Amino acid sequence: MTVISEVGSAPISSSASSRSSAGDSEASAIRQRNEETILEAAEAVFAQHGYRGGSVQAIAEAAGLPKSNVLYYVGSKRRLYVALLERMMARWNAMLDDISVDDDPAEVLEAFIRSKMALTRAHPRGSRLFAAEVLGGAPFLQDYLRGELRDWVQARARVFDQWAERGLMDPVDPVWLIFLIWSATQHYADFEPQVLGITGRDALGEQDYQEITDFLCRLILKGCGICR
Amino acid sequence: MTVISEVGSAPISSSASSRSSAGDSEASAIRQRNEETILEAAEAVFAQHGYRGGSVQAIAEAAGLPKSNVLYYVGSKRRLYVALLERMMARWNAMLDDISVDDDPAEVLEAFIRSKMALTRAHPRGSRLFAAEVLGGAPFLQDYLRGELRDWVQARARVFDQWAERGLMDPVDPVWLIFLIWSATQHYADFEPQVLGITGRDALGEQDYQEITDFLCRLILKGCGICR
DNA sequence: AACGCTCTTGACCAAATGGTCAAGATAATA
DNA sequence: TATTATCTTGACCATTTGGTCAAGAGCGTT
Repeated sequence: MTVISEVGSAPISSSASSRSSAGDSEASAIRQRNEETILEAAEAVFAQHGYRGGSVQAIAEAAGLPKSNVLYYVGSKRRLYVALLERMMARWNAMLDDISVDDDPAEVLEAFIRSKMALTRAHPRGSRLFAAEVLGGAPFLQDYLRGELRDWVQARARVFDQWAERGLMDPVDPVWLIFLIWSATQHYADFEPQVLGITGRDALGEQDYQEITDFLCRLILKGCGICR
Repeated sequence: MTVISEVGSAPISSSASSRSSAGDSEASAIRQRNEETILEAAEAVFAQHGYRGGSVQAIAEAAGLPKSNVLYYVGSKRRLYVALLERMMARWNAMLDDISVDDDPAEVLEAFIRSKMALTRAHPRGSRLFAAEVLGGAPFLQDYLRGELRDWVQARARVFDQWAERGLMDPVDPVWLIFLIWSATQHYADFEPQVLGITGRDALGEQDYQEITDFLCRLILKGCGICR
């Protein structure tokens, strides 16, 4: 199940490396610890500067390790980046549960908004990494977007359409609705400096996220004619 | 009216350069032409790779000029980047017209959504440039976000609140509402690869944007209890 | 034609880039 | 304790980075 591939190049398998483990369940404790540190540091750097703009040196410094040591563990900058994308897409996939026509639209949509918001909140740097990747033309995520994710959206869209037919919600285009939810939630990670600058705060707290999530649920459900 | 400044560094004035003109109305025709070419090329490159990730060499190639020639015109990578941000913020500011409590909420909000969408559509690379800048921590736009833009939002927020008091709309937090509109529209530039991948198209056309804009207007107005 | 200005561009620079390698340190196993 | 596998790291490499410079080409004015 390799999620990531690249446009003009062969796919990169997450296993089967000469030295790297990258997912192997059995790895020395020290390797596990260092890989974890490196992944966290790299996520921060790539999220801020993108793939091209992020340097191995910067990652190494953030991780508190010599550059050679970082490369010893991850093999290459590219592989590190891909591993991060895989990790983020795994989190994303873990959030996407199935729905059926017989489910309650209000419940489903609200759960959808809340879980997407929770994901954004739990992994803001991962969200930004994803944003940077897509912003740069999604060179590594093309196949995922056009395949797995597309199928997921279309399955969801069919259910929404059926709900509309049954008069359970307004006949809105489900795809635009899904994009609306994605963008509105994603915003609080990707545009955090803007949000903080305008609200004058230096961080958003638990109650802010509660308030925002409630606001989004209320407005969107009402906006597409779903009463709860 | 210098919009741009940088966190740990002195502000960069857009005028008063040794050779660059950057806004001077009188500039040789050839200079004007080349600067235009360079700006367009640079916008594409920076939008895709961010400030750090975008190289002068790549910009030069995109512009079809030798690197030295690019630097002759723009002085430095940093100055080029700042000029692009200034240009985009000028476009943004040109869109932000004033509103009053006596205006019609439906009209104002719909015009707001439509003009923001039009801006995104007219300048997708500029939108992406802005997104990349904010994603990277907004090092050059901090002051703008915390100053001018914050004031603009808060002025708008007061009017929204008054509308709510008069029962013209639901009592929603105006700031979250504004963020919702910004994010939902911005999405179609910043996440274009995702949008195209999922819809299976290779470009969005006039009617797509019409449809999306109508959808957003309908849902958001209804969602915050504004009837038209 | 001669002057001065703008423009063009290859050569060049120090610094940073991603990545390799070998030699030594440490840990795990016998 | 001896041996093997993992880990650590500075030295090093070719390439790319942003930027300078000087020498010349083009061009408008007198």
